[in-house]
Amino acid sequence: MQQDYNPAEIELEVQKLWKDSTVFRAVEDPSKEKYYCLAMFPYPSGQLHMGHVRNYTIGDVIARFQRMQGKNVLQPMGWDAFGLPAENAAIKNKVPPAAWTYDNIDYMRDQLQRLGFGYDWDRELATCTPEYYRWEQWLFTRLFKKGLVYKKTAAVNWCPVDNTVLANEQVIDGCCWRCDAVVEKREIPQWFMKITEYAPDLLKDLDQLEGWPEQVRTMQENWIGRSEGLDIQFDIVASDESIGIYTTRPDTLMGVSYLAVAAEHPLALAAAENNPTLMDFIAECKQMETSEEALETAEKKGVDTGLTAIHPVTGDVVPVWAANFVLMNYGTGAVMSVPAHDQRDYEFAKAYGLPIKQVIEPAGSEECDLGKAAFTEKGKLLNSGEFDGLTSADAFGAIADFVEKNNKGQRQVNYRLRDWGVSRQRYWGTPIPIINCEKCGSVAVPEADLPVRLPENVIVDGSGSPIKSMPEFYKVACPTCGGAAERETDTFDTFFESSWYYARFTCADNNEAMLDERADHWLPVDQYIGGIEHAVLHLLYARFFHKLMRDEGLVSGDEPIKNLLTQGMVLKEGTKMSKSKGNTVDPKGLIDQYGADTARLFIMFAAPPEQSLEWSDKAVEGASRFLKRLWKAVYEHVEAGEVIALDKSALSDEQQDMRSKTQQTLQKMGDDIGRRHTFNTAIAAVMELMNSLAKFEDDSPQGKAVRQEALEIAVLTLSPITPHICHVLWQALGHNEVLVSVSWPDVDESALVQDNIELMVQVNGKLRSKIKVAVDADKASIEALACADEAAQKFMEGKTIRKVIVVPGRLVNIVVG
RNA sequence: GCCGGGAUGGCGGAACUGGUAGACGCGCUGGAUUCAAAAUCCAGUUUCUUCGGAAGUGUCGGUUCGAUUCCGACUCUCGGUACCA
Repeated sequence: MQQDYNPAEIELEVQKLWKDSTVFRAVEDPSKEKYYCLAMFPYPSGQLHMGHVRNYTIGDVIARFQRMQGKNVLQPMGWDAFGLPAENAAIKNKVPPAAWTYDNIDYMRDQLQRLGFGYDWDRELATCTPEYYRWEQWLFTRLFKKGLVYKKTAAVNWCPVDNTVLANEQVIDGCCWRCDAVVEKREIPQWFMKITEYAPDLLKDLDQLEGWPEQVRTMQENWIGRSEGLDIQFDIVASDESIGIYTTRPDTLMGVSYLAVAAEHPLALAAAENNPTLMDFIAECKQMETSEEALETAEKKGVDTGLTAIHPVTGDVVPVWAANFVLMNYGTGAVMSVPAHDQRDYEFAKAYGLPIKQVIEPAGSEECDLGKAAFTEKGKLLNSGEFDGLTSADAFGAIADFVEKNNKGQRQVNYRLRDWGVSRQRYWGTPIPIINCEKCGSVAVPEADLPVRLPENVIVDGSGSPIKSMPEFYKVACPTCGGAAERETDTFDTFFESSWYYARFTCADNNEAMLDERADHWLPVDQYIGGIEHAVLHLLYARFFHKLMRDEGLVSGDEPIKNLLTQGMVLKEGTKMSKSKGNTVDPKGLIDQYGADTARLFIMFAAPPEQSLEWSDKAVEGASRFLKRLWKAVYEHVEAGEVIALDKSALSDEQQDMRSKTQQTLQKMGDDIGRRHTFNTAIAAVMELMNSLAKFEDDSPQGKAVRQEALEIAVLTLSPITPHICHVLWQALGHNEVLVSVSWPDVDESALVQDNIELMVQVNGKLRSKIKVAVDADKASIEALACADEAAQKFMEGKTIRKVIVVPGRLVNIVVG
């Protein structure tokens, strides 16, 4: 064994051994319990960042730990390779997105290998290859025929100067990020997936996801947003038209003082023809951003359309306003407004002098002052004619019955979730496999013609997608009538690719089918690890895709992911590491200087996985120092010569204590890594063990045997985290087999039993003393011992004992007064 | 705005089920070693203190024998908000 720890040398050697022996190749084996461990695949942006290092280290630790538990582990890796940054890089560097992406993948693959992650590289995939995306094109055409996809117009951000569609991210304060022109909303035809049809399923099956963090399930539940309410029709005065609205508060129906419609609502557009003020307002609304955040935080504005509507119950006439806070794409594009009982309506009514009519009064002692704010609680009805006196709950039914009987509306379950718009007007994505024919309409590309390949040798200059000006791409014959037709030139949202890659990893080499029987062997994913930022969108789309694939007979099972771990961000100086802030730390420098094991150890030690992690150069040195100490401890032990077998019956008290510490550590490591995923406390436990061992200066034959055991446990339990150094140390400790094939050791329970334990003694809840008692002492004797304790008695002088609380194994609290 | 998190020494964090607040690491202080330094090793390290103790987990209030942990109100901060991934 070498005297000094030389990470660069041993890590490359051990990595070569793993590669040559193909230990991480996953082969289906029905005789072993399977374990599918998946970390969210990266976007190949150029180089790994610390967030990746953290994500993939967590995954690798769990995978290696499960392997030691005897599981047949699948841990794959691939590339989420389509996306916007490739186009931006293409414009900047004049390199085609494909070339840029493949170069990045090559570089980043090397980085991952240098970190020693145990991936099955045979299953590697990149979503930008036709071998991958052809299958989502294929699935899309099946869903098209099933009626689960459809086309409708929807708004996009349009930069009138660059003549291009902008992502929300590229709109800064309502202006284009590159040319600063004011961005407009533009309505264009786009493809949608009917995710709302699966909303009840997506909601219900959240109950199955016991291995998911509660917060993620709650966020998804709120995002889906099931509500029960009433669809109601308001007829327009002097017209055949009517406005449909949806409300979850029918009890407030008598308090409606106006209706609000979206600026792009057909009735508003028609009314604007001879109303210049309304026309100006509609034009102004065109310059709003499309994001919900911008919409909700913008000042609420509106204009009277001049139209009026008839209240379906009272027959009263109410005005119709056009308002900037009503979304045309959401629901019916119209809402009823009850200023007395909705805060947003209240503020709008105050600003525009609209009436505020109270129809609900508090049923209890809640505060209600309509001079200050709306009363939004439920209560009792008033000013509501025949419904007066009903509770909000009873009024819901009564008013629903009334409206239904009079054919003015019906009960309705609604979801906040909207259908998924999958069209993108970008180049670097999966071509949507549809052909538009003047005669036949939208026609799916026949299966035999798939994949629709994306031309890769192109120039991207920021003036829109190059395939939109490539006749050789879009000019085709209609598959149905054979006439001249045009291919769809939009591409899929990149969430499309990431929604099913977890399944494709199980059979990435199948060129005949999207998935095969191996999908059912490996799925569901036993552990998925990724950033909390994906809590709703990516994870909801993946769940949706799984149900789509299930209903196509491609997978069985309702849910794709059994256990989810959401990791926090990596920060420096309290903020997210980013290029623009110039506070990034390149993993390359870290590995070159300290090695992969130190990088892995630091990042797992600095914080528990769910929390954000503060970067610290000094703490990295600390991690490196610990590994040097570990190396030295093994070196000195090995140099001290032969070790005899441990004889448990012949140990001194100190030797027993050391053994006890070793076994406690083993137990804690298994629990911390396997169940709690608190790798930071696991590492702290090994550090404690090593600190104890440093103080254990017993060179007798049995002392050396005890030390041998402690070092073996330290090396084995640390090996999922720092696998390279542990591999070498394990062999130095006299073992011939390779560490990756060694099982997790069993705890020797007999070493954990204690005769005496220490109890805290409190007086009135404050710690005053400690007593030693037998582990099986009864309550009465513990009470007596505590009350007789000298230090405790000082605080009891002149007072009477009111109560004594004994918490077994923990403390005694004497309450005096 | 809305939905979901977070806040504990000088710093990262620990305290798992309401029961010893500050494990482990970093930093700092003192010592050993060294011609000297680096590295390494040992000891100490929440604050205040009349050395008896007292205070202390973002703020204010509550429940309890006992609250970092449970409840209510708030402040700041982070993630998401449907075209960043």
